[in-house]
Amino acid sequence: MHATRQGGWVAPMSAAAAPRRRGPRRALTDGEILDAALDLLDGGGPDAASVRGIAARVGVAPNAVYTYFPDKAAVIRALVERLIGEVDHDVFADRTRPWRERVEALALELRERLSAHPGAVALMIGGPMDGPNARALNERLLHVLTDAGLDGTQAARAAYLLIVYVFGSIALEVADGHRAGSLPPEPDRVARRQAAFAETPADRFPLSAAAATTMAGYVSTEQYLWGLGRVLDGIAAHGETRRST
Amino acid sequence: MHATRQGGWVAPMSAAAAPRRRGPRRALTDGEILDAALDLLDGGGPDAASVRGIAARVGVAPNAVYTYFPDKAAVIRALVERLIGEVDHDVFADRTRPWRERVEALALELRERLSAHPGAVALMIGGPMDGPNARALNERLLHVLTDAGLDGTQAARAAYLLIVYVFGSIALEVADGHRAGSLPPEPDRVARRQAAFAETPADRFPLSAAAATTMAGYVSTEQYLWGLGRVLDGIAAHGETRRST
DNA sequence: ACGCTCCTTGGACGGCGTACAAACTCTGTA
DNA sequence: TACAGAGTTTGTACGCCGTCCAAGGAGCGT
Repeated sequence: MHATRQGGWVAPMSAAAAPRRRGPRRALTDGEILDAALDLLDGGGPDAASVRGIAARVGVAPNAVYTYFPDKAAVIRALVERLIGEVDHDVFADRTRPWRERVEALALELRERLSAHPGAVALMIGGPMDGPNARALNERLLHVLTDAGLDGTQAARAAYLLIVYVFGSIALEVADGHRAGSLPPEPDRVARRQAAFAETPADRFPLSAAAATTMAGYVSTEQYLWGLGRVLDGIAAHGETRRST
Repeated sequence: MHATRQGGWVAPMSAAAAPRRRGPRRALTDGEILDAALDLLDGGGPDAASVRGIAARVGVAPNAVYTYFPDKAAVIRALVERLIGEVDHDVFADRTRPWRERVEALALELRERLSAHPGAVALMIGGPMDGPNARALNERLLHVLTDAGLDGTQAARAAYLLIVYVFGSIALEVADGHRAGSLPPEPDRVARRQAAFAETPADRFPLSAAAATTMAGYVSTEQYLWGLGRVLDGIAAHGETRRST
């Protein structure tokens, strides 16, 4: 009697619109648990978001959590789902705007949402994102691309490419520590990165050294948009090619 | 007395070309520890690559590992470095071949190496890849791009974009379970994925449903090369644009 | 032959995810 | 109104994990 399945997606266990359950009143809600998990995630990185930590934060025995979610993985999935659900669809739903603007808006919105919770990025790429909100977002992206004139196959491929780019970018940023808060305190993290940049052996890796100083000067959003621009160029060019042949 | 640093990169602790140490002979080498770690990683996913597991596999007490590496993170870093070091540079070092072919060769080679050890992908994006081998690989990529006529700034940006694409693709493939062995046994993983595809609610997400069936039919290498092609198109087009203006 | 250095080990600490059984609280029914 | 049973919460426990400490043993330099 653990969790109901629908389409491969394992939902939390709260009876949907419960008519009133049998036993004693539940002390918590799924949302409160996710709130606690997110707080811990933001405060101390993925490792801090432990079942015991969550339980302690909401003032409950560790095992009580397992009444709300079948296991820790389900908590993580639900949390990821919630974060994806916070993406504002209105920004890129407007079909009168150029499709590139719409995709850029989507990419920026997604990045902004995820950047608020860097620890969550590791959780997202730790498993498939196949919850309802993730599906809805994918659907929106496909809509934009078909609006741009791509057929079903091309839209599918382009959507996957864009997803790879967006999540890959953010994941690498977090991994490289460009984005603060990706890991627990570790106060000298920035210093270590700068040292790594500075001490790149310029004699052995001259191009890397030059590139490092170049990249270090970028506002990372700038590089993000540049890469996105190239990806969109490639998608657009491919459409033109196919149309002209 | 733990580990020597050089340029932000924390190397293993074995004295480089030791003239013969004082105490008793070391029972192991760094390499043997990494071998064991890799075996466990391949066999049981990232969780199986534990310090205790490694120690048991090489027939030694868990603590003995800490004589070779300062902590588990260092073992992981060294392992990632080794895997990156296995990439064959000769394939794309040939300056007579077109630059697109060379980048494609690099991308395919890297993917092949990482696909042999799916569990390692999560480890790579879990921290910065700033070891010597990673730097050398980056240097090679920059060479190819400058050979293609890009200036330093553009080469740096394009290289970062390509790195994002390659690692993002592989990471998402592993996360989605398209690549077997990414996690422990979990025997019905493939079945779950197929179920997720099949049970995509076609009424609520029609485009996603169509895309899912489309993507499911792809050999993933095909999609990988398609996306890479678009990225390269975008990079090439950008160069043309700048050159013509 | 001795002393010192270094490796290795047993044991322990605190933390993790989670299974089990008991205590308790409430609802539906008799 | 009383009771049965469903459902929540908790204490306890198991087997993992990464890592520290103190003790023991092995080998080189003197």
